[in-house]
Amino acid sequence: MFKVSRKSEYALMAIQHLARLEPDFVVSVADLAAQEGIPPDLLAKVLQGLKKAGLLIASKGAGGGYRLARPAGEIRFLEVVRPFEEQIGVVSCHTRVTDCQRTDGCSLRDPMSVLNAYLMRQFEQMTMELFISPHTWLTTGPRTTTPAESTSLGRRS
Amino acid sequence: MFKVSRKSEYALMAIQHLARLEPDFVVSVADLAAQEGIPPDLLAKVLQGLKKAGLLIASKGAGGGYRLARPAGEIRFLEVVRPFEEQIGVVSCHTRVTDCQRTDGCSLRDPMSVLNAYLMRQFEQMTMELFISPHTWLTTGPRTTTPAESTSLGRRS
DNA sequence: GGCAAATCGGACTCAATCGGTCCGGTACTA
DNA sequence: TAGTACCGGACCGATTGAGTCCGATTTGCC
Repeated sequence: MFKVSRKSEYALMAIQHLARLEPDFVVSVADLAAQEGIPPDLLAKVLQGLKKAGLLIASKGAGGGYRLARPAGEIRFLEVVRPFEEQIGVVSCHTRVTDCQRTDGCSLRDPMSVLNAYLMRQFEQMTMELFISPHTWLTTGPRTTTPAESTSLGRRS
Repeated sequence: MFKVSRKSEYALMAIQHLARLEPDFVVSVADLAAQEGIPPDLLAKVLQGLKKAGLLIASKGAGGGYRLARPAGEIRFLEVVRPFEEQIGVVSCHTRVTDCQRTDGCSLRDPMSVLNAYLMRQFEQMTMELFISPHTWLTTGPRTTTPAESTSLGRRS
């Protein structure tokens, strides 16, 4: 349980990578894949999904690539992961009603929905700031700003 | 993400069912499977797993079956689920070190371990009482005792 | 204008996992 | 002693997931 798909992991890595660059830097799929050690074709699919979700902005053509649509502090963990997780819920009752064809209603639904709601509440507040400065999280709460480190590669758009 | 395996669902249903009986009632696999609408052979495997985990006590032979090893309030959610979830963790770094063969260490490990620890802390305190009286949970916290309802079938051992 | 760089998006394969079944063996009780 | 019920391994089919391939389209640059 809990495990996210590999695509979600790649998505988190990509957002983390882009967040560490200056805001208007653009990175191509090939570059990002090489630096993070991710299969390029697969990463391409992931970034497309993130773009559709409104988290990334793509520039096509030569010199193009991806950049963050907004700062990491305004991107929620669930937003990054949701495009690649078909069902976000503890038990099959919630996501696929057809699975639970018990006449009187599944006896797990009520307690599980309580649990689900509790977990979601936790995740709602969690932004990608955790992935930039993990050690200060939980104690200080979500930080408002991050000093952008311009270490990795990238081109200014 | 979050989703537990079908076996885990069956395990939760079984514990829930047994918890609603009086403590010394014994229910056979066939009876429990029929009442909960679970494939008997599969439920048999699940109950074996729960017994190995020390949550159930089995009596073999005629008139035998399963009963809880201790009251529901002393059974944690993670105990019920763990035998059927090979990996309990958000990202593959934690459970299978071999998966993450990045030289400099996966950049997700640190933030994810923070997240993992946080989630585990929440689950540690959660007992199966939630599945007996879900609505009072979270507001009142884990209850200490439950009035056992002797509605379902079962034999006194 | 033409070429190269780069995103787009569908189709496809391969392997692993999961849900479920089957069956022989063993222990216990009436 | 016979029937009941747990024990446990082998097996199978469907689904899902990771990853690949390839063509189409858009855009920047010489």
